[in-house]
Amino acid sequence: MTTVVFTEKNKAAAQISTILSGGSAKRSIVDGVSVYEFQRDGSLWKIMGLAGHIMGYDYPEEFNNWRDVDPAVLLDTDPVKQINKASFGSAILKISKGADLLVLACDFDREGENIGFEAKSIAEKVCNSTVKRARFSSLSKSEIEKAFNDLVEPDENMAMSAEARQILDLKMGASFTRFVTLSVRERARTKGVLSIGPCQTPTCGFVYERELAIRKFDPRDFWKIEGVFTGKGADITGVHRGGHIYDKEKADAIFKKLKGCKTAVISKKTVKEMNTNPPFPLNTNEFLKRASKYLGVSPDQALEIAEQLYLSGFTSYPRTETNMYADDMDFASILKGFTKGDYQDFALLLLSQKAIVPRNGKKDGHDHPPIHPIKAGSRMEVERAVKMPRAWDVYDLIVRHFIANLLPPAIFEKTRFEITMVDELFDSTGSIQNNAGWLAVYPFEKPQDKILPELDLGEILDVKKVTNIKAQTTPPKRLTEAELLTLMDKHGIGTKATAPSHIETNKKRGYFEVKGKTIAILDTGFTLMDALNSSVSILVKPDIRSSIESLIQDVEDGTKKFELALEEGTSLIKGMYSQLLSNRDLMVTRIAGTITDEAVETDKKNHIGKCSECERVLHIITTDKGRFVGCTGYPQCKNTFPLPKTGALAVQRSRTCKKGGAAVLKVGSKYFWAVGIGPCFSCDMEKECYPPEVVGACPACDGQTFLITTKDSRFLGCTKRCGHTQSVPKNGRLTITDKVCGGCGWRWLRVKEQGKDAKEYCANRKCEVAAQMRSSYRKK
DNA sequence: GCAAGGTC
Repeated sequence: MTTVVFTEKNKAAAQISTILSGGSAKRSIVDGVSVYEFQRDGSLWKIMGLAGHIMGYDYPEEFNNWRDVDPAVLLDTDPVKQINKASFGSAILKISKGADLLVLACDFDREGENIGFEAKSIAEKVCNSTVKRARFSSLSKSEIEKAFNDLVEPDENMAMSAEARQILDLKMGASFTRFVTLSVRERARTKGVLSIGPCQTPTCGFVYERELAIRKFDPRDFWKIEGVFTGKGADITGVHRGGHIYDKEKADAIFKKLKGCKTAVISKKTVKEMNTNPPFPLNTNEFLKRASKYLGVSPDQALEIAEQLYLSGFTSYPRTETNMYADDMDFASILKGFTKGDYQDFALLLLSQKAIVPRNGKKDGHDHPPIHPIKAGSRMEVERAVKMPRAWDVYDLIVRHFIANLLPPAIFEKTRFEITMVDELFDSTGSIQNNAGWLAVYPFEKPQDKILPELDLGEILDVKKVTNIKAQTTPPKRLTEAELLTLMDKHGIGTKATAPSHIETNKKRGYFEVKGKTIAILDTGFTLMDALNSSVSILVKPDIRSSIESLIQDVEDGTKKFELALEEGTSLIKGMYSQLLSNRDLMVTRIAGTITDEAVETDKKNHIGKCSECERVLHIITTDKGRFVGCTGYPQCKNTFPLPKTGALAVQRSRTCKKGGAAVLKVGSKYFWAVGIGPCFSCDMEKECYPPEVVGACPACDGQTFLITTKDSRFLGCTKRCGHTQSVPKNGRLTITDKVCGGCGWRWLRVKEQGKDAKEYCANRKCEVAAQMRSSYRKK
């Protein structure tokens, strides 16, 4: 009798083999895939680990040419499932031949069930055996043995629900992406793909919604009354209990009443001890959020580093929903590794305790334990094993979080004074950390102590100052990556393993970018979301994911047939598609416009600036007949300006025309030209715009020395034309710096020749400092 | 060249 077992990954196969064989399993390689073999209960067992999905859906070959196939056709075409990891396919065939029992032992979730069925569908080509399912939530000995002693039936509904998701995701993604991309390409020159998907689009939608809120925000004035009081020689600031007062008259009335008042009294005093609990153990989502918030490491990068740390044996498996430890978790043996080095004080403290108790969360994904260190490593060891920037920081975060979770709460003493002035109340609060607890090992969250003076109830205070401050409400802030991950998690967008990839997709498509820790939407992303929002608003919201999710949940529950769910899902997508189709023109015009504008703006050589007649962009257009400045809004916008016929044009970014020209261009090396106005030398404001570049007082008269640039030379001359001249270096770019020479009071020159370091020295050749500097450069 | 989901 032969039993063949499939697990989701090699690690599980190895672990399960060890448990079921009592350590006697032998590993062999079949087509590059590890297989563990052993005898058990008089039967031969072969256990093979897959690599997640080994099959995937795609459209048949003849649908691959975007231009030949109407995207709508994809909605009526069924994609086909194919093996996309060939070595696994052939290995399954080899080991399954003649098997008497197949056991699917992938992760106990929807995708796991589906992955098991992928292996089953391949194996069944060469054997006709019973198929069973082993269900376990952890790789512990007791659970694995129990699962293999109580094999159950595979859950076809569960597997098929994942199947439905794959098909619907692909149908929607492929048809919408092709439709939008091809439509926009009719009007804008771009090679880029404008993708749409049930996870990536709502992810961008969150960023878009926040951007809308920021743009729509209308600031409101408010007034805030504050008092500064003195008691026992110390100052104490109180804020009027009215907080933000939006009514100016009301604020003025209170302020007027308090004016001239000399004393106030402490009318209430409370001192409370407050605990701040340590954080829950890290699941993937929480880990990614904290890596972004504390370290500024992107979720994508953080997951990759955690993966490498895991493969190097430093930390546990990084993809888990669970934020609570199992009862038999052995904290002590992990902590023993940390009794030397950076964390030794904390490790020793915990090991000296009778019991080590984590502060557990409530999420149990029945998958893997929370992310925690497996072995201790020094910075050098970690960096040698994981060659990625910030690897150590990520490891340090995981270790500190692990230890923090086991330490006692931080204790604060929070003091609150109520101060009464006439009959108006002010509040003042402060807190002092009495016991750092877990915060001692967790420098990422450092609460600030605010110490209040020791005052008693009934104490009379002198009023030092009362202010009525006008302020304005501030717009909402841009989302951080950590906040975006929270939103995605809350709305069920993506999974623990895929959330970072949806963020990456949006970055790659040029929909948004990350600036520091916050996410800024880009024009393409905003216009696309805006267009979708006004035609198929469900796409921009998390609803699209949840409506597909509820369909496939019904399949999993057995309340809806797979075929019916596909049909309903497809018609849902078709409905959205036709809405998109009916808004095509508007959508295309707007997106194509934005893409053109963006392309023009990044074409620095020809980009002039914003159009004065419309919302679009001016740029230099060169045709075989000549050149001129035109607008991207053409033909609706006919705003144009002439340009000189000859001479190389260079847009002067730092110069603006005082007469209101659209931009200033340098023509050849000869003269300047203001777009819309004409050559600067014919302008009556030329002297103001191009004042002489003075370097210092003329040594021969009371004039000033300035830089004179002609067609073929440059030198220093006098503003009073007294005849005094000096030479300047012939080669290189010359700038007059702000630096003033200590020797003669002239300005310093900066000379930068191509391929050489810039030199800086005093402009005055007769100055001693300059002579010294020049000779020192020569020596070099 | 399109999606999202596993894992390496």
